[in-house]
Amino acid sequence: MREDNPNWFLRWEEELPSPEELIPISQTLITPHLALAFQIGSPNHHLGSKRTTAIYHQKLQPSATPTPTPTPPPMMMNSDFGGGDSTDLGSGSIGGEPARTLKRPRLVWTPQLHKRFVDAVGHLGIKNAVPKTIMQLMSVEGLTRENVASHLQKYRLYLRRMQGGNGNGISGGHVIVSDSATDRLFASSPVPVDFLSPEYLMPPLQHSYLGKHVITQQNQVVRNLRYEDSEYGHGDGGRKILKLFPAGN
DNA sequence: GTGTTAATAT
DNA sequence: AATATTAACA
Repeated sequence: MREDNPNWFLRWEEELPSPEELIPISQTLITPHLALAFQIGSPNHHLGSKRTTAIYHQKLQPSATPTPTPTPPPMMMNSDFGGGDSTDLGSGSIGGEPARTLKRPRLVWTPQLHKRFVDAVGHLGIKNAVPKTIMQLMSVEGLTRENVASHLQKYRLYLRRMQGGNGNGISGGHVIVSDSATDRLFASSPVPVDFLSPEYLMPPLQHSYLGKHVITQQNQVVRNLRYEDSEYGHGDGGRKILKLFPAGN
């Protein structure tokens, strides 16, 4: 969907926030160091007990699930999720003095932000979808490589959980019942096809574990660790499952 | 320095 | 529970 469209990044740009969307930061204007030097407390209070402050833009999040939303957001202008898509996380940089010393508040992965993430991943493909490049393509101010890496890690775990053993436990049915807020977040954006590749989802196991013995959590020795075709191996690429063969065999 | 994973911390 | 951070390794 992207290879043939040389203007994909134009559409990308269109997703950028309108000027009036780019705002509401409540952020410390001076670095902690400066604040200390001038004996200035928190801008809000000079109560140093807990950390007040530094709030990321935190808009109301429209529910991304079929769950009925009690308070439907009035603003929804395209087919995507309604509400705001700000690409500014509020870095706290004012007039060129970066707040790199400033500990950023923890990032909240809104469905919109996650969509950006997924889109970026989709555009980059498996090879290039690494934290740094993903972060760059997302072009979200204040987003760090660590933010992306952490999210990517969880996203991959989610995908693996989906492919293999049907994360839930309902082995009989093919119903993938993923719950938990995280799963719903991940489910809120379609997974780029590349990431469905068994090759990718599969841990390499290249550490010469293959064929050798390994100790399980129950301290049982197993060997001949290898992948096998799932009995459901079908046209979709033939899923593989990891099998452990007890040492006795 | 970068990426991945697992473990652990907040 | 969600995200960050760290350790170990490639």
